[in-house]
Amino acid sequence: MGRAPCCSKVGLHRGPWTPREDTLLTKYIQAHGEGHWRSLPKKAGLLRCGKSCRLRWMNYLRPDIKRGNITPDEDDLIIRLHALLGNRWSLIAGRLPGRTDNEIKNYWNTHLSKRLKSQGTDPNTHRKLSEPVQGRTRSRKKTTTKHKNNKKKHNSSNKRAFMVQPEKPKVHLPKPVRVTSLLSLPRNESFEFNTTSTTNLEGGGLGSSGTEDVQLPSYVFNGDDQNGTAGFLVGVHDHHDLVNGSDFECQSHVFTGENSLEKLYEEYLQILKNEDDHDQVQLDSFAESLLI
DNA sequence: AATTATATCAACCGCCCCGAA
DNA sequence: TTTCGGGGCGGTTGATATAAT
Repeated sequence: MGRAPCCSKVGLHRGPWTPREDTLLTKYIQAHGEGHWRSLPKKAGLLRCGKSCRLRWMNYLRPDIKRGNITPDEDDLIIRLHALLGNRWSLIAGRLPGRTDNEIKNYWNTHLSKRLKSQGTDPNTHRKLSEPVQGRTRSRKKTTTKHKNNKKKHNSSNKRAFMVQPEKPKVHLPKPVRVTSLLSLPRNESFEFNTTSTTNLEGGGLGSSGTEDVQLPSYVFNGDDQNGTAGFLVGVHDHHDLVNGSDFECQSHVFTGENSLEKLYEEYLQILKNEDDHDQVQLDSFAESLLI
């Protein structure tokens, strides 16, 4: 059965957006804000589907989109987050300010996945390809057919399968956290939640996107689980936006300054290492903490 | 220079979640 | 409680760019 399409696509433009359409959409959203995507095209004078408008805005026109190549730091973070979260691109994107889920997804599929394979690592399981895979069900079965009619049903049945594992309670994914609402905040203010605990990637000289100062949030670990290695890992801004704002107690360690990413990675490594020893328990608790 | 193969990524699709009626 | 619709997600496509022959 399925839902009716979001709009009758009759008479609507499709394909690449023209500069004029971009301008119309941008001006409308600047004046009226995001949302009401279905009615937006008509009001904005666009012959586009509402979903198309939303996608264009989210993935291309938003003022906080970070242009330029993915830096090695981001690169590494994506890999590690993918190991924890699987193909939940919006969640991963929520940890990479200025990056979109679509961009990360594309980057994964075109670069990282191949790189991992070339390094002898299964990009789905993040284990060595020679290792038997057991107990990890998050990776989905890849479709091999290119027939559209088949693939969609096939995919959709798999799509949620890894999210609802039989032996585990159902996890409802949170909406991804956009770092800020960009209409209300100028770009430079987007990540000023804690200027002393951010890492300036440019400072690392890692071939970033050029002129933009990109600051990643530092991360806060809650080391109060059994052996103090895993626990929570959330972006600082998430205390306001993701973790219900107020009653989130966790700052047992706050990494600040230039080494925060390195420390973060070390913790990740530790977590991944422990995964082998502790049958995924800590990893899952960590991953689920991101989903709260 | 022309052709073919491969890589990239913006855009689309269909499904699901969740809040409102 | 059920239905409906908006919004969001992940998978995939296809046009374009680039590299290789």
